[in-house]
Amino acid sequence: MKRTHKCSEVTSELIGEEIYVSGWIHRRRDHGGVIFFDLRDEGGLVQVVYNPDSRDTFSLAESCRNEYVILSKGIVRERPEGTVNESLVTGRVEIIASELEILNASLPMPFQLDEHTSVGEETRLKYRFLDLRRSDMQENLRLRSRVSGSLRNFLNAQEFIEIETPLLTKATPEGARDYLVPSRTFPGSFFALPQSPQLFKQTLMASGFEKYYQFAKCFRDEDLRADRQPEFTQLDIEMSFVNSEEVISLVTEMVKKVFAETLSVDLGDFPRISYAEAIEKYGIDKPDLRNPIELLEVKDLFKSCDFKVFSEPANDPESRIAAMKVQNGKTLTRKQIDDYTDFVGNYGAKGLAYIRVEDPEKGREGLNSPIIKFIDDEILENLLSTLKIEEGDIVFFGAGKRNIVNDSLAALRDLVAKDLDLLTCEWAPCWVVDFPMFENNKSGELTPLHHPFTAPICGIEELKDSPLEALTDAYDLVLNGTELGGGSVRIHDKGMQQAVLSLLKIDKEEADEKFGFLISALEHGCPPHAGLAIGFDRMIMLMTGSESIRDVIAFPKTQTASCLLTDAPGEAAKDQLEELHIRFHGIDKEA
RNA sequence: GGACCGGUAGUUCAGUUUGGUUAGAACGCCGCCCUGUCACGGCGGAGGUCGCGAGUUCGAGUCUCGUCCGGUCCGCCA
Repeated sequence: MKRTHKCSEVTSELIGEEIYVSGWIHRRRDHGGVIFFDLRDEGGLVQVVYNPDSRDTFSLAESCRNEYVILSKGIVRERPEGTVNESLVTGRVEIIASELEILNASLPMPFQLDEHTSVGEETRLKYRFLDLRRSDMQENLRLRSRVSGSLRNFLNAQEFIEIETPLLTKATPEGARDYLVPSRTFPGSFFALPQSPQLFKQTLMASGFEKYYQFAKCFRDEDLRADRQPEFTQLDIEMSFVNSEEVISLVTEMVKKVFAETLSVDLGDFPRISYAEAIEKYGIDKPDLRNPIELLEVKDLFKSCDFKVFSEPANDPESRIAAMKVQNGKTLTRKQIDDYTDFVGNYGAKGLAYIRVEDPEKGREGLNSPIIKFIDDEILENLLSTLKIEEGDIVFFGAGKRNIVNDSLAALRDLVAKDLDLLTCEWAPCWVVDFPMFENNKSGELTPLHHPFTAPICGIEELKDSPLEALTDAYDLVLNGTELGGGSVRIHDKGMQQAVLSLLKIDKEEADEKFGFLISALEHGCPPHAGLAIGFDRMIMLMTGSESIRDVIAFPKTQTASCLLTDAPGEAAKDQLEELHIRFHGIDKEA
């Protein structure tokens, strides 16, 4: 091509030179006797000027429209006095065009590409190729690439090697629903797309690759959210002969370095907090530490209270009563508090008790609350001194089943901080550690909190005796209330692995069928190993300040997991289905 | 599986509460004018299956029911 310079390279050093530039007509300003184009390529904008002096070129310029792709020749010159545009890198110069070639015309845009117009999700996704021309999306995907490059550089420098693992693989008994791919050669059998490369990366440790990483595509057929797509990318890492400390310190260094390199952000220290402490103080295992609000357990104060809403949970071992003090919460209106009550209702809370502190000196008289009339003086006094209330505070209470109180107050904590603009800093990373090995699910069965290959801290006998007490060598990296990644020391001992599987009621036969290769690897000299996976899309969301994961993925799916650009998923041809031995039942499909 | 918000011109929205003449605005688009603009400006114009389908009514963008699409959340996501 004839292009000699990128638009952004056209600066004062080129004054007097004749150059070729190519790009899209970002905006045109036709003054009748003079025409300006803002010409855009991937680096930026430059102004090209068309005068009637060169007749043919000028009339061609008159016919151009926005988003035409052109090539123009011209001489760079300093802009006349008073016409400099300081907001452009190239704003001190302009190109006086002598030639113009239309490389490709364009239909009018279905929506405007400038940053001043908002566009609906449906239109953006249908014309994704145009949406991606917009500067926000350009910047997001460019940052994404810089970040993955920086991560690769870091890991390569530490002598990690990148290994790809299969996408056509086998369903495993883990959490999410699988995406299945029918096998042509084995009628009635299916591949599953991986939910993560977990089993493969452990197997690679048994193979003697001591430091592995991969940008791995993962697939989970579950309902979507603003931060969840059915296919997403993990930075998957695994190491042999390391303990959790070594993984944590390596990943801390890596994440700090990436933020410094790509955003010039110093993330500071990564404090550690135990799972138990996180739940107690924040109601959640991924607390946003930018938020100064904490929960306080006040269950013990209400054991002998007459107020049933509090006394019942106070005497139930599976319940908690948490107080959430919000300094200067007095600015919250009655309407907002009502909205908060509805809001916690989403999480199963039956109500939201509160106390507004008008004047702490006046005791009961200085409080405004629908509940204190049910609380006698002694308990109230204890409560107030425990909470260390001050004038203007508002205290919310959650009382009931532990999960409901935790879920609802954790969500309320975020919402209140947002409404009152309470966040104390821009970035707050932390490691959450000491996770329990198991929890009881709704049917009262043991399920792993992390996954069944996570090593417990205790021995086999202890684990069997009191599985719910057992802690693991697992760690989650949390940034601003988002779980960025998580990992653990893995079980490398066959006996322990069998003990865990038997507690999970997975018998030998099932284990062999589902992941016999991993068990076999453990039996053939598998080194101790540990690792972690980072949710790469979420990391980019945080780094770009995006509200939706769709804004950091080039071609994302809608909430119903369809693609508006390609119209996927689509129907399969009859002969394809026949080859795959698939027939439909119960849905109306033309065969 | 459930709750909520939205769907009106190419785009973003108003109009729906209280049914009533020809459904508006901005930007974009088209035409004309304009030699220093930079989200240029001026004048004029075109552009609508009010998501779709039933129903109520003399009459539906507006009310009712169903349905589809987009979004946020709960469940789900080890």
